Amino acid sequence: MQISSRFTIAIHVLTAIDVFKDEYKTTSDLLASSVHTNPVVIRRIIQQLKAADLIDVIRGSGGASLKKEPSQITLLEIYRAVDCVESGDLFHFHEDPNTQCPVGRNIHAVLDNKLIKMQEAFENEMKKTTLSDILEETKQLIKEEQN
Amino acid sequence: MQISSRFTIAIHVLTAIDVFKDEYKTTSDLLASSVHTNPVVIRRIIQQLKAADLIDVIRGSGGASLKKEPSQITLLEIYRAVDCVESGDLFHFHEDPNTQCPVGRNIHAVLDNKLIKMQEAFENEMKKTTLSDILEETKQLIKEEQN
DNA sequence: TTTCGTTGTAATGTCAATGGTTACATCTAT
DNA sequence: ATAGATGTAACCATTGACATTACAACGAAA
Repeated sequence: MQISSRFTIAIHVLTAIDVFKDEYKTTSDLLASSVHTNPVVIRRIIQQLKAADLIDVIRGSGGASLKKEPSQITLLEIYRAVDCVESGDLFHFHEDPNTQCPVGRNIHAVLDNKLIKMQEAFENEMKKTTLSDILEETKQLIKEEQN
Repeated sequence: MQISSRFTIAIHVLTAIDVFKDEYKTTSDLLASSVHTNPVVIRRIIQQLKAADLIDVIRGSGGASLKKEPSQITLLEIYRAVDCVESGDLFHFHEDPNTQCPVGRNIHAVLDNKLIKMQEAFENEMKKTTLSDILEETKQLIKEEQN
């Protein structure tokens, strides 16, 4: 299984919101066209980003804008916002191993620590990159295109 | 989405194979009972572990055994063996962003490096734990139960 | 105050993966 | 031969992802 594309779409959307902020009204239609998907898919994701307090969305007249400094938005926050992993647990532990069995009744205790560590390593790496890193590089590439 | 329980089941199975090696013939029935699932589910997983050269499975008379030293089997190898993530990519990138859009045509290049790093952080952490770590701790817990 | 463009959200559909189950051919040791 | 295994195909139910249609609610501007 892979981590849902909601995550990369959310990053794309936040990037586009910032890059286009002075040029266009960043509606779900515009964003959907950039991502190349359906506007409703975008609206669902911007609702999640709004619930996580990362953006404002203007009902009625339309458009979205960042609510925090890009340097204060880590990829981990975005990942958590779009809820790619149920209950926050990256690993799916098989339910109720046999407690009659010495291995069955102890494996959970042994594995839990390790699984948590792996998940933390992953999430810590996500903390290291912020939206402003993405924005800088993206804007740079766009600038280079113009030569 | 969560990483398939095949992963934790595989660890459980390998642990049980070693713990019970002198006591029982570790058939798919026995292992299924320890994991508390269907024997066919176990057989599918032991086939994957066999294909990855981690175990031998004896056709006919039955039973499985480790093919490598537990200290030489990392959780990463087990994870790869059971193929929880298609094509090895942990993240699902939304296909074909709009190339008419400056963000759409550049976001992939910007994100790819970051995603790879996050995946590597995760996989490196998996390399740090071996089956022998799991075995030691499990055997210790079993021993403690007997007091 | 009506109209228009937009958001918010429910309902529905398709697809793929997971995990469970039955069934059975095949193998091997006794 | 037979008994106990494995290897594997077939099928099913459930779930989540993503796409899509439809429409109510909203807000600004004509």
